[in-house]
Amino acid sequence: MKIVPPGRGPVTLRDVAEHARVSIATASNALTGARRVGPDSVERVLRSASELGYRPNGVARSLRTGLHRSIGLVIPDVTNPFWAGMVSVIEGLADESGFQLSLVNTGFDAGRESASLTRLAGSVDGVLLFSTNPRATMLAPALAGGLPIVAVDEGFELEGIGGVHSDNAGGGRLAAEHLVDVGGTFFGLLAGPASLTTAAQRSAGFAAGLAGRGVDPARLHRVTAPYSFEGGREGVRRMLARHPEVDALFACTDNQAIGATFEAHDLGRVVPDDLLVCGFDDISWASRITPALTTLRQDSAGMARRAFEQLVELVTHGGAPEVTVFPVTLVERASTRRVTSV
Amino acid sequence: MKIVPPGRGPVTLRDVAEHARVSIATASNALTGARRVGPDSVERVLRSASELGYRPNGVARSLRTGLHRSIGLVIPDVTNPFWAGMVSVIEGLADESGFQLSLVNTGFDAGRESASLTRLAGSVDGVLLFSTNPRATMLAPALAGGLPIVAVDEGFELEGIGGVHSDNAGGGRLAAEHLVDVGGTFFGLLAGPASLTTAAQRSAGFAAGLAGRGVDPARLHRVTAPYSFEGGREGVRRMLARHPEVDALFACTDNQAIGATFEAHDLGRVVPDDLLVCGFDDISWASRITPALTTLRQDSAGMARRAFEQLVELVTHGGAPEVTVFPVTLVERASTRRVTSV
DNA sequence: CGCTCGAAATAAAACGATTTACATCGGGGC
DNA sequence: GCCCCGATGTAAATCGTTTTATTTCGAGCG
Repeated sequence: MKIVPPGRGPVTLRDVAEHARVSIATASNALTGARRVGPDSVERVLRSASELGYRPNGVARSLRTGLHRSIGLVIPDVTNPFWAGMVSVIEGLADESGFQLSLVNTGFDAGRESASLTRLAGSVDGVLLFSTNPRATMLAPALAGGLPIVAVDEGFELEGIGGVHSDNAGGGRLAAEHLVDVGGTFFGLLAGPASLTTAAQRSAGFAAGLAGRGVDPARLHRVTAPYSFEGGREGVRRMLARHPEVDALFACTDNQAIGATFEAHDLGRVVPDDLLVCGFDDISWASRITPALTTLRQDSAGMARRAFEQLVELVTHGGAPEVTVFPVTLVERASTRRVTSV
Repeated sequence: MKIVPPGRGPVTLRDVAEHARVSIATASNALTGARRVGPDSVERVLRSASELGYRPNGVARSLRTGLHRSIGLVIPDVTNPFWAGMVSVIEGLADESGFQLSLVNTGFDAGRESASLTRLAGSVDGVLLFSTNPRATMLAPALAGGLPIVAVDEGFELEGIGGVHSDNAGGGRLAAEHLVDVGGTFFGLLAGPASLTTAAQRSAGFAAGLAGRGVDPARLHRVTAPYSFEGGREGVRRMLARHPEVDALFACTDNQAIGATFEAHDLGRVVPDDLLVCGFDDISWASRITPALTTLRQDSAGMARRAFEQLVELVTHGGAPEVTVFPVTLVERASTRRVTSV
């Protein structure tokens, strides 16, 4: 089996056809199976193709068919383990289905987000959008003109856009109830940026959960911080400076919660004895730090899979956009387990 | 400014040309600047283009020119923060230069690695390869036939391949000298998989460093483990079970080192008092855990930038492959700071 | 005035596949 | 014997751009 044929330059379909002594059309049909072809011809074509080491030129195929077998992945930050995990899952699925993945890292920049959408429009069949700026993105679909988009987490305000997200409000409620149940009395909420729907929903759910347990709203203090480790550190510092009485903290993100835990430790607070901490996401580091972090687990793998399947469906068969909501589950760990149980 | 012209369907160069009352060739030249065009024509073409909302069809352009303005990124595991960081940097550079990024996550699978190379060959201008299976990949370049490849970290055994990597041996040596200097007496080496050059070089450098400080080779014990958190946990468990006298550990990766630190803690060993730990990479978590991890910092951003520039150079101007070696620096933290200094 | 030369514009040929429309051929059905 | 039909094959159009070769036209020069 020769890997590279003697003649240089890429082997084209024409070469295969000539070598098999059939027309280009027949060669194409034999290879793709688009039309019936005589068994002897198909045999000859197949052997010629493998003998010459033919690889179909995807660009030419795309130009003719209008399909790219490629999808775009627009994400705020690959460095964040929660998103990185989803990227990994999606990449695996894409590879299985023969799709290539075009990655765009927006760095939470609204401009890059919508710019990338219009750029991707020309080279991918569809986009998985992890938006962080739903409002700014609003005009992009118009520009993208019919580009299939499936949203993850954010962006459902856009007219007729489907996708997947977690039951953020429900998660916030669970967090509140849990923190009350394990003895929290003054509550701190480390909310994400106001523009993010996930943050807004988790925060609202948290407040609602406290209210449901009969907690005086005056006992809830809120601070806004970025979805990052450093955001958590800095946020909890502000929180405790202003409201030192807070003894139970809910952060909208594990990254924030972990940062908050470390900062609390540096400030001389013992978690969970002086401060109960609950996060959201269940990234792998949540169970590694000490004390291990209580958090709300999102089914990130399931969401990634569903989003991918939804996009493929949209690309191949079209159809109406639909929204799938995934439940979240409370994972109790040491960060909300008071000494009584030690 | 109308975003979408009345007639549906994508606006093509032909439409622009007709609207500007020039030929298609002139329109193309006016837009790309490939040939001189009269000032009045260029004016009309430009205005028509923007008026109609013309977006050049990249696929057609690629077919004609043979360029894709896209590069492939083949990486073992996006979930690993060290690589994720480099992905982030590279994505930023690619975006600046107008390149798209095709991401492939091999999951350390040799088959996927070489398969992805041949698949990418048709749709990208070049590949940044973070190989984990240099030997298995060896045939891929032949298949890929002239696909420009820049290697990162691994893969320099391949004939005539350029790229960037850290001074792994030097880093290993620094680690050894440091561990001796802070009082280590029996040494454990958490090596990576034997097939990885990085692991082999760091390990060899470490052994050489010990020898250079006059340490009896019998005092060095070696264990092989995957480049992951769990690999570190499991590796150090084996290590300490067999050689409980080990009081200084060098892990080839921060991930391993952090896993080892946690496992050591669970086994009742206090870091650094009972066990000195030194890692390699300086991922952001290294400075977050307690005790903060002493490690060898790789200039991952610099390497990413250099690799990208090298690839772009190779793609646009060709040239001979060259290898750039980046120095590593020792970052001393608590995990190798004995109580004396507390 | 004829002839060349250069600038500007254009018609047409790529690029490599898919797909449409048409040719060819043997075999039934009547 | 005639006609139609299904099964194969093939020539050619097509996708949207870049690029090459050709045309046009007026200016400059002998």
